[in-house]
Amino acid sequence: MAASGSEKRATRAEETSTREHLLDVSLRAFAELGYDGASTRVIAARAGVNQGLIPYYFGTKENLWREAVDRAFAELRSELESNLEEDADASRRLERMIRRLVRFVARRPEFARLMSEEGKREGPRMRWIVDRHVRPMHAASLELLGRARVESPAMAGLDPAHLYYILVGAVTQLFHQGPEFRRLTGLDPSDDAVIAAHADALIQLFLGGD
Amino acid sequence: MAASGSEKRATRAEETSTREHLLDVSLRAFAELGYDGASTRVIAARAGVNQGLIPYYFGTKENLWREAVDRAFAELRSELESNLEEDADASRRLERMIRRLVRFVARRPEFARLMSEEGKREGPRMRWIVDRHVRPMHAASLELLGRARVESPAMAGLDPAHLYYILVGAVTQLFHQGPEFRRLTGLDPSDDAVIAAHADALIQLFLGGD
DNA sequence: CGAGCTCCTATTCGATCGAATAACACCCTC
DNA sequence: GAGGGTGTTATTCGATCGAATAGGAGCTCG
Repeated sequence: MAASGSEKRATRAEETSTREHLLDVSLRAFAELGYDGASTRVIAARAGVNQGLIPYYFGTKENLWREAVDRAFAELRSELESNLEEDADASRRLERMIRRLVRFVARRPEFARLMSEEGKREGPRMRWIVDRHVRPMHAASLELLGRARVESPAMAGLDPAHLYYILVGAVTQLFHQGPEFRRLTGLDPSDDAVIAAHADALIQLFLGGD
Repeated sequence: MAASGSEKRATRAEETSTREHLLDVSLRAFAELGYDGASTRVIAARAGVNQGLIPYYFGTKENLWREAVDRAFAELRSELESNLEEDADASRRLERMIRRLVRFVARRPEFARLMSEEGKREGPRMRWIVDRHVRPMHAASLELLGRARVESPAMAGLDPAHLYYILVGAVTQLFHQGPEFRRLTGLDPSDDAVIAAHADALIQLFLGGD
């Protein structure tokens, strides 16, 4: 691209590699624009690299998407797995998980956007992401929800399968719809006060005032 | 298109007009595939008409999108406005609204998909849809939520602004992610039993066991 | 019958898509 | 200092995009 050529990105290594940087930019682009809408040219331009580097590093756009999704789920898992301390009761663990989830989705709304982008239609990408990533997390969530449910009066008797979708939707909607929320309310969905208030509201609703 | 030419769509009128049929097909296509992903050729093919009819009837794809969205919101309003009977208390009105919302979203998941498609990114379509359609419904919802909140212990003290996004996400997520839900659970998101169970769970969670 | 509509089709345009290709700049090793 | 990799660029391909265009089919009304 014209005007460039000045600095050479310092030979190698250096901060994050071009490849990693492409994965980072790709996730946001796929989430914001959809799989088809995120052209390799736009991704390359946002990353400040040449479009030809995408076939070079990833072969196909499909492979780029898969690697970006793998990275995103790895980040989510590392965010949540510190919740595995079994010392506390299920309610406390669910409360901690909700707080972590809210913070994660607020920090990386592209994650929720990508999941909704792919989960809303049949197709090989939906099946891949569900079988590879969603199902294990779903199973773990059902187990936690099932145990927290018997402790909390607010959730007593509710089907964990429905509770799962209710909770995920309740946690993510505000941040998924960040631009809409900002225009509608004038508030900033990445503001710490908004994030904390949302987590507090969710915890009171799902776990009552205990 | 070859093979056709046999029946002529009975000159005029007849069932729904081509124009109305295009609006119907368009809403689903835009919701499922996104604005860019839903090409006018795909829309025309699904509607069984020639692609040239879209510029003919609507001028631009943008206009087609706007008319389809207007129609969708008109349908939602007509679904909900029979909830205006002021006789009952706010809790009962909220309960009825939740049931209607769940049924509507289950029947027309494309509505929730289109809203999330457009609400997740800045742009003229997001601003148009928020200013024209979302803001009035948001204001009415806040008013109802604010009044139901003082009657229900489950929602007491919760900020209506957060409650709104929590409720919308909790209502829509399962149906918005219909294909994912089906693959994950083996259940059918359009099954009446699933729909009723989801509404029951939401009402218990938001309105307690009263 | 024929002029003038409305509804619709076939074809075409420039732009943009993902991917393949050839060549180039720089590094490391011998 | 010659050779081979690796990271990168510019160019190109066929396909598909939204929209414009020209014209045809069938109706109505004179």
